[in-house]
Amino acid sequence: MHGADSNLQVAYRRLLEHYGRQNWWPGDSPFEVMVGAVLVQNTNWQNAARAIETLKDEGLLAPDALVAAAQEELQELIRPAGYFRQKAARLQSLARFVTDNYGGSLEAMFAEEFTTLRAGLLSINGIGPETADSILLYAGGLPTFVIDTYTHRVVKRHGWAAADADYHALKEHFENALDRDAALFNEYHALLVRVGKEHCRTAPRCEGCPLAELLPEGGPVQPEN
DNA sequence: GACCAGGCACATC
DNA sequence: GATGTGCATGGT
Repeated sequence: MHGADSNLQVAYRRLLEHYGRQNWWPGDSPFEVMVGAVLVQNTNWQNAARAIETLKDEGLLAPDALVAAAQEELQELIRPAGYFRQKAARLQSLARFVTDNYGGSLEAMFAEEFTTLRAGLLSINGIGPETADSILLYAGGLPTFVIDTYTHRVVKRHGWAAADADYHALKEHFENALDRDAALFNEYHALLVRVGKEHCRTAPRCEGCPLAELLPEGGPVQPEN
């Protein structure tokens, strides 16, 4: 890293000091993390976790087993996670991607050239940029920054990026400001979700937020978000 | 009984 | 290219 610390570096230190490590997605296996990335789409983690437990009990947290499962039975097993018809299809598409292209080996998959693998994941129906990056980072340990709705809110409140910055722009923004370190990206994303949840939605004027001192003059840029 | 949650694809203008 | 809508459950 070079020069003065960016806002993003200062914000990270404050968040980590205030909240401590979030220990996101330890998971029993990389594939469990991948399944979780799909199940948690627009869904409370608690609900996704229930579905993961059921799949684990049924022995379906493996690419081969998931491919072989009947889709209607899979739907019922993951019902608590919501969007269960879509997600059952998405999980099987993801599992099929691993078995068809990498012989079911996640080790082989994550050894793939990064850009090729990311494009491959994005080509799967139901895997968008956030889910793809979550898989690469949290299951594969690869240094790619995950952007989610909370990140959008936090960044735009602080004026750290243009109001119309999209997923890719925000991802580049973080990656350019930070060391390319998967453990850092992992923790930072989790901390942004934490602070976004606890403040951006419920406190329009950023009361009590650990990042309040980093706000621009005049307060939050987009408090309505 | 609203409103929300760690998105994404597809239709329509 | 931007904007709108369906998908679905469980907690507050």
